[in-house]
Formats: sequence, structure tokens, C-alpha cells
Amino acid sequence: MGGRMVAEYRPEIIEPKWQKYWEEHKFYQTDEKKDKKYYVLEMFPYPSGRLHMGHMRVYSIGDVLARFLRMRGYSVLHPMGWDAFGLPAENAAIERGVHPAEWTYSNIETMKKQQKALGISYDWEREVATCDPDYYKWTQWLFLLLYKRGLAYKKKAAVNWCPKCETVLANEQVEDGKCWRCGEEVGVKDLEQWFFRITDYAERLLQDLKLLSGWPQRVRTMQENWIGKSEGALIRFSVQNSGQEIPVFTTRPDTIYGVTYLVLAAEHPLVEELIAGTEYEKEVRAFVEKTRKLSEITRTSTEMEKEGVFTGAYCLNPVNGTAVPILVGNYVLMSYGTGAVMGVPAHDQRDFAFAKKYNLPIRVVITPKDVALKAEDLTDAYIDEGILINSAHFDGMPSEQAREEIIKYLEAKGWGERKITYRLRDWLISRQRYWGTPIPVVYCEKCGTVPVPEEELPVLLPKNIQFTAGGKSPLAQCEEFIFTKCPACGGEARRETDTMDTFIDSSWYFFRYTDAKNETAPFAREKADAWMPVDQYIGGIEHAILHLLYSRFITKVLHDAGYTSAIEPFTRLLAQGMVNKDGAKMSKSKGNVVSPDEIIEKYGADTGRVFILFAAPPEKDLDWSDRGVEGSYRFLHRVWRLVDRYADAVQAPSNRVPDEEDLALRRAFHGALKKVTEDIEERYNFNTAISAIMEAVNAAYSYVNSKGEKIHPGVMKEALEFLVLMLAPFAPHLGEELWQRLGHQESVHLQSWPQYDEKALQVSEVEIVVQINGKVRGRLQVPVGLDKEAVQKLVTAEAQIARHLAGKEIVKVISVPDKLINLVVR
RNA sequence: GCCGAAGUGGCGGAACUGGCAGACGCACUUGACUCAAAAUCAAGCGGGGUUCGACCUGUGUGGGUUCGAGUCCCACCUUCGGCACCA
Repeated sequence: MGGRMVAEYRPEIIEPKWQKYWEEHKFYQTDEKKDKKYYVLEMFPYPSGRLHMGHMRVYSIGDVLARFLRMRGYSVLHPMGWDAFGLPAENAAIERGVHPAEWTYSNIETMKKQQKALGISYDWEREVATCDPDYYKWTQWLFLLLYKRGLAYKKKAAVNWCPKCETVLANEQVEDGKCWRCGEEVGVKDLEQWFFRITDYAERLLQDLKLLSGWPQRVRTMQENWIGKSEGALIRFSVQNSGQEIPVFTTRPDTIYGVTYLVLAAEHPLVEELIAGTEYEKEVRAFVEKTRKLSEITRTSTEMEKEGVFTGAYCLNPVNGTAVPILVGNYVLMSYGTGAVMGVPAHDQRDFAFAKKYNLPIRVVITPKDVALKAEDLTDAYIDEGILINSAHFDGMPSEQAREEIIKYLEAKGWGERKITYRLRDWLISRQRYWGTPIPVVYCEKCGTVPVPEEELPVLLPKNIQFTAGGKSPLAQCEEFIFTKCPACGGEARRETDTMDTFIDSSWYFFRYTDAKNETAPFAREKADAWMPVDQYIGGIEHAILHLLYSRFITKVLHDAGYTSAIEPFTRLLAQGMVNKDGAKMSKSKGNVVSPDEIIEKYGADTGRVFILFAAPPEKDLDWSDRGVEGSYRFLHRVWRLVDRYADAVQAPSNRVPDEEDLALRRAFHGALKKVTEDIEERYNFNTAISAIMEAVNAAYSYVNSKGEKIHPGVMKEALEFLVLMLAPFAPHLGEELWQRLGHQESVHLQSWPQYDEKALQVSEVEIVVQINGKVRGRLQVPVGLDKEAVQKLVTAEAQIARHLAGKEIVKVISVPDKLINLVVR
């Protein structure tokens, strides 16, 4: 260590100095030896160009934890990498003629420099970029693993299509009918695409949410809603004069006797068969055509008028043999349940409206206890629980019980069975884009679909490629890529030209960090087991479903295949809030953008970090305040001056017995240490941790102002050392510089977190609050540990308080030792 | 419609298990230093009231429990977030 000491706080000098020092000494390389291990991870960024304040916030949070835990004696894994595949790189290629790889790697270089300028303690030896063949080779391996386990399959389906991104999207990636990335309205296309069978894991993904007590309730609820479990029954209706059966899913089997019609989705495979050659053929076909043309958004909108058309066919209600008409309706979705619903207008609001519109019969089968409902009196459906009527031998049964009994009855008769349905659908992973991981599959005329053998991975992205807007996917036009030999028979074959959804790249990267340089496997199990699951994951709430659900799924697949003992990837999750300015999200169009660069340049990284952590608790949105930053800058200056001024004086021998003031200073710093430790460790309240440090600094100024030359060197030295140690995780450069100023040779970041002394916190006197009938009437200095009676004696002797007692009778005395006494008077 | 979170000074926020509401910071006011300003240091800072000792009032609204409620219970209002013809 070394370097010239400067007299003023000059972040522009000390920050680069220490960054260089840390880099040269490979300071933050992961120490794998200790038993106490902790994995701190911030969501890796997409290399879009430059860091924004959201990045600065998430890295600052992670870095405080990483540095604190190292001081607490943990081996900390704190890596960083790049979610480097994605559309913007390709758009840059189209717009500016730069190759996506070049654009991406140059952005990575810039952003990495910025991260270093923030003083974040990453282990750069483990850096990964998902667009690197050494990485995507293993993403392809992961695809093959899912393929082998029957979890990757290809099917033709109506899929979400973003016309602007010119690719398909998974359901999770459509928000409000719009593309999650570009906001364009999403349409529908019939395409043959690759899917991951995430629905096989629906129940486990739901159940294991219970294990995630370290996640915000909000995120767990969102995932629960997304998975959307419903329990009910599958009931088969047979079509009259035909051998066909129509299965329907219902959560209300107790209303089975109230069915008066059946509705099929426009896409239902039976529609064509039912109408072929009948007088209804033309009308129904026109209706189906019209419905199918509607986009998903209009079709699923609540305001959408419910329309339907009769097919001419009837089916039989299995429980009572009643023939009910079959219709085709625009509100029934082929993708949920069975694509067919039973209509129970008396007990379902939608069915009620539909039945009224088309004059379908309404049959009441559930009634509240005391009132007898009549179909003709209903103005709305009766959707609540009740007692069954008009339901054969189930009459008089409460609906809740009837649901169970009717399922049993259906099962016994073979008409249906218990059934659970999920809203979650399989994960569509094909993308018609270039800048992504190629799907490692070839199509051979003889052998059909053949996965590329593991030893032939990676299937490399060709470098030489044409980018033009509005065309086909670039890979689909690249002959050098397409034509290949079949790995099975050696004959002519064509490669799959779709690439994988980039969410696959990011659904396993946290495993790769544990063994980033492994050339023979994605990661060694023992390395992964040493670190996984991630102890603390930090990132934006926008990934509450997408990335976090996918990562949970992939982790479970890896677990089932024996590659990891982890069943969940992230033990604790911190969803950090956004960084706003003037109450709105920072955006170029609003002109309210503040960049990390300008903050570093003007005040230094330490000031920016302290402000961002001090302004709000991490999970809340934060309003950027230029004045507030000034305040943090002032605070660091204040710390600097205090330490600089007394650094030499405190080296003097301490031969004086500490007096009251000395002890008070000691108490202030031990108290602050206690609070800071608890705030970081237990509650992640960095804002209150910093405020506790500020209070301690204020106490130190009061002390030196009062003591002048007569400060106690030993007590002051301890105070300054505590101060620098406590501040080091927040302001790491200033910490280093001041630690050196205090005469230490070794880095502050290699020190142990100090331990507060319970004895130093002890006081001889305390101020207790005196209440009369619960109102504060005074305060009193009393010796610590004084009992209730003695306090009461002291209190009643006080003139200020005695006034309130005059002519009254004390009926009750409540005492909280060393804190409060409340006299209840009448 | 269903589910969830949150409402505290001029502002960001604090108050951990029911026990001094407003820590800490910003802004503002005053004083010291200065020729002056900045910086720094010191003091004040919810509202009302004042004989400067009080006292009253105050954490979205209305009730309740309690010696005591920002904190617990009930009802409501507002804001934000998620899900939503899901059968």
C-alpha cells in the first residue's frame, strides 16, 4: 500500500487510485476455502450501452452486502456478467451497419468500466457473457437436456407474434396485449415452434413458493396468480346422434343439473364435424372466421360483447340425460381448459348474460338457505354457495359438499373425473432472430428431427450475415448455416434456424458463476452445491414472473436430472424500487435523466452510493434529488475533515481515565455500531444504517467542540476507527483512504467488522417519561433499574407533576422499567 | 370484479415486540466567522396558543380495544401494483 496523502477530500483522485489498487491485487477474487459461504447476486444487465441509475442502485445494494459479509468473515461470491443476446444488438446492426457482436462487446466494455468506476467489488474472473460460445454451448446443452427428458418439443400452435420485433413471444412476454420489449400490439400466427414443458412443473412451482419465505409476498402472489390453479372436474357430454364426446372443465360441478347449453371455442376441432353438411354450416363458418381474426386482446377484453351461434347439434347432460344445444362462442378460449364450457346461466354471470341475449333456458339448481330462487325473477346469476335443488338425489345438499359428491358420482359412472387446470402454459422458446443461442437441432429427410450430439456443440452462430429490416430471420437466409450433415445418418440435412428465447440464457447463469471456466461441463456439481442456492438475489420487480419463474423451472429440471441439490435458485429476493425524478420515471423524453457518469464526475462514486442508499429503503421507489446528493457529499466531507483533523492526535498515549463525556462518545459509537450492524444484517435498512452513522458523526463533532484540546486519544481513536469501518461498505474508497490515514497498512476491506461492547452502552441514569392518564406530563432523570414504587415516589414529589394530581386519586400505576411511568387518576 | 401493498411535517423518510410521533437528511430561518459571498460551525424548524410556565391539537376518514394506538380490531376513502370473459 502507499500513495501520497492529499489534504482535502478529493474523490476524483482517491477513487481511481483505490480502484487500481484493488484491480492489481485481485482483491475481490472469491475465496472458496471458508466454510461460511454467501452468494450475493444482482441481476446481470443487458449491455444496452451505458449504465443508468437503476443499475447504480442495484449494484450499490449488492456491494454493501458483499463488503459487509466479507468483513463478517464470509467467503462471498459476488460475480457479474452480461445478458448479452437480444434484439437491440440486431436493430443496431440494421440501423447502423455494426455487427451485433461488435456492438454488444463494445457496450460491455463501456459498462464494465462504469461498474469499476462505481467501486463495486466483483470477482471479474467469473465474468460471463451469454453471447460467448463458451457460454451458449452450455445453453444448448441445457436445451438437449430438456429434450432428452421430454421437456422440449415442437408443435404447431397459434402463437403470439410481435410484428415490430418480427418474432414470436411467450405468454409471459405479452403484457396487456403488447410486446414486453417494444410495446407493439401482439398478433396471432400459426407456426410450428419449440416449447418447454413448464406446465409439467406447474404444481411444484406453485407448491415450492411456500419455501420462499425470503421473497416478497407480492412476487409470490404474482407467480401464484400466473400459475393460476383451479380445481374442479372434467365432465364428458356425448353428442346426440354421434359417437363424439365433448369434455368440459368446470370448477362448479355442483351446478351440473343447471346446464342448459354448451359453448365451444371457435378453434374447437369438433366444430367443423358438427356442422358439416347441415343448414347451419355457412353461418357457423362465417362466425368462426370472424372470431379467429380478432386479436387476443380484443378477444379477452372484458368489454367484448359475448356472441355465439347455434351449431344445430345437441349433446346430453350425463347426469340427467337432458339434451342441450351446442353453440360456438367468441368468449371461449381454446387455450384454457378443454376449449368447451358448460353453460349454467343461473349460477354464472357470463352465462347469464349470454342466455338472456340468446333466449336460452335458465334453470336454478342452487338456492340460498331461506329464499327460494325462481329463474324468471333473476336479474343476475346467483354465484354464491347454497343448497342444491332440482338436482335429483343431491337435493338439499350444501354446494360445497355437493362438489365433492358429484365428482365421486361422475367418477363412479365413468362420466368424468376430478381435474386440476392451470392458467400457466408451455414456454414458447423459438425466436425468429439472429442474435441468440441457436437451437441445436437438425432436420433430416430420413431421420426427421435430430438433436445435435453434445460433442458437436456449440452450434456456432455464423459471423457473416445479412441484416435487413422486414425480411425473414437472418439465419433462415444463411446457406452456410442451414445446410449441414445429419448427425445420425450423415445425409443432407437442414439446421433449425430459430434461436432460443434469451430468457433461457438467463435462467441458469447463476450456476455458471460457480464454475465459470469449466470446459467440460456447464458446471461441476460440487462447485454448484458449494454455493447454490443464491443467498441473496437483487433485481427489479419487472422480472417478478418472467425471469424468476423461468429460473425456478430450469433449476428444478437441473435438480431432477441430478446436476444440483438446489430445488430453488434464490433463497432471498430483494426487489429494489425504481429510481425516479420529479415523481416520474427517468426518461429522455421527460428530460429528467441523471446518469451515474455525471454523478461520479461531479461528486465521486462514494457520494452517489451513499445518497442512493440513504434516500429510501431499497425496496421502495426512490426520488432522485440533486439537493439530496449535495447533502451526502457534505456528509462525506464532514467525515473526512473529522478523521483528517484527529488522525494524528489520536495516536498519542491515553493515560487519562475517561470522564463522562468520553464515555458518552464511546456510548454513541458503540450504539451506532450496534444499530448499523442490525440494520444491514437483519433488515437491509441501509437508509437508517447511514443515518445512525450520521448521528455518530454529529456526536463526535459535539464532543470535539466541547473538549477542544482535551479529547481522550484512546476513546477518540476507537470512535474514528469504528466510523471508518462502518462506512467502508457504503463508501469503499473513502474507507480505504481514511483507514490508511489512521495509520493502518492493510486494506479496510480486509478488516473484521468490529464488535460492540454491551458494557459501553450502559448508562447510570435514564430519562423516563411521566404520563398522567396516558398523557405525557413530564420527564425525569432517574438511576437505572429503579423500581416502580421508587419511581412513583420521585414522580409524585415533582411540583410539575403534582399539580396534575391535586385532588385526584391514583387508581393504577403502569410502569415500563427505565422507560415510562403512567399514573391513572380519577 | 378478485388479490396484494401503501397513506406520517414544505420534501425524502424514521419510530424493531403497543410506551416521548417526526430520528437522519433536504429545504427554510437566525447567529458566528468574513470587507462580502461561498464553505464551515452553532441554534431553531408539525399546527394552534401563550402571561414564555403552560396548555390544546396532530400519523387518510369514522368507530372500537387498551392505563396508553402511527402501530392491534371493524368499516370506509384514496393511491399504486398484479390478475381478469380462466369456465
